[in-house]
Amino acid sequence: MRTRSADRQRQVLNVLRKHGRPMSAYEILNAMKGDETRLAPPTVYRALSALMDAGSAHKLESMNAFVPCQCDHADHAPVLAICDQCGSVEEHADPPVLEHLAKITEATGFRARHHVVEVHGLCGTCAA
Amino acid sequence: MRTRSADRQRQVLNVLRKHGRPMSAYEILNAMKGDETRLAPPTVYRALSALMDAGSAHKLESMNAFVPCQCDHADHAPVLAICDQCGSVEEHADPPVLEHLAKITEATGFRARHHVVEVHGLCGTCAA
DNA sequence: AATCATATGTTATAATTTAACAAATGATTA
DNA sequence: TAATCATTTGTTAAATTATAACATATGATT
Repeated sequence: MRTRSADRQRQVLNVLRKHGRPMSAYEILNAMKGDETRLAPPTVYRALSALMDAGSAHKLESMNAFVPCQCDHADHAPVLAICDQCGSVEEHADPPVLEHLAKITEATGFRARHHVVEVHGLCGTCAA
Repeated sequence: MRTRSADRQRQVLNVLRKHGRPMSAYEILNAMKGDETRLAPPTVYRALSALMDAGSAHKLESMNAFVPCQCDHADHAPVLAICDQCGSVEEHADPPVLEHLAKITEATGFRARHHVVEVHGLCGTCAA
C-alpha cells in the first residue's frame, strides 16, 4: 500500500484545520468516525506522528492536544501561545529565541536537538 | 488534618531526589509503596501538584515525568534540558529568554502567564 | 463535646498512548 | 502471470497517565 497513509494524514489535517482549536487524538478519532466506523486510535496516532515529522502539525505537550501548523513552511521549532480560556493557539517562528535557548543549554556541553516552547496565558480577545 | 500533606510532599520530594532522574507518577507511587501499601495515585498526584505550585518540583510536559527543582530558590519558570539518552535533566533559570518569549507572544495582545520550555538533546557526557 | 470546614484516603474510571500481531497491498522476481 | 517478499495498514488488547466522586478522618471553632 503506497498512498493510503498520505490520505489519512490529509484527512487528519483537514479535521484539525476545520476545528480551528487544539484537538485530542480522540476528538480527531471521533470526528473521523462520522465517515468511517471501525477506526482505531493507532490509525490516528500514526497519521499525527507522520504529520509532526513533516512539520505540518504540532503537539501541545502541555495539553496532550494537536494543532495544524499555521505557517506555510515547515522547518522550525514553533513557539506556541495557548489561551487557557478560549483554547486558541498562536504560532510564532522565532529563531533568535531558539538560538538563545541553545546557547544557555549548551553551556554545559549539552547538544540541543528539539525544542518544546509553549506559553500559556490569555489571548488578546480574552484578556481584553 | 493539617500537616499530613506536607509529609507526603517531603516524601515525594525525597523519592525524586534520591532517584536523580525524571520519574513518572507511578514510579513514584511504587517507590513509596515500599513503606506503605494501600497508596493510591491521587495521593501522589496531589503531592506533586502542591510541590509544583510551590516551585519545588517540575513536570516535564514532554515526558509526563517529574523532577525536583534543582535551584535553591523557587520562583521562576525553568528551562529544562533533557538528555534523551541517559535521562538526566539540567535546569536553567534564564529570565532574558522568558522576557523575550513574553515579548514575542504579547505582540498580538496575548498575556503570558506560564512558560513551558524544554529542550531535548544529548547531555555533555552522552554527546562526547 | 458538637459542629463545621477541609484535607486525605479510597474506589473506580476516564483519557492518552502504545505493543503486538493479523491482514492487505503493491513491488519484485522468476 | 503467479509466487514470494517487504512493508503498510488495520485490529485487538493492554499499558500508562490522570482525575472524578465520594467516604472518612482530622483538627478548628463554637
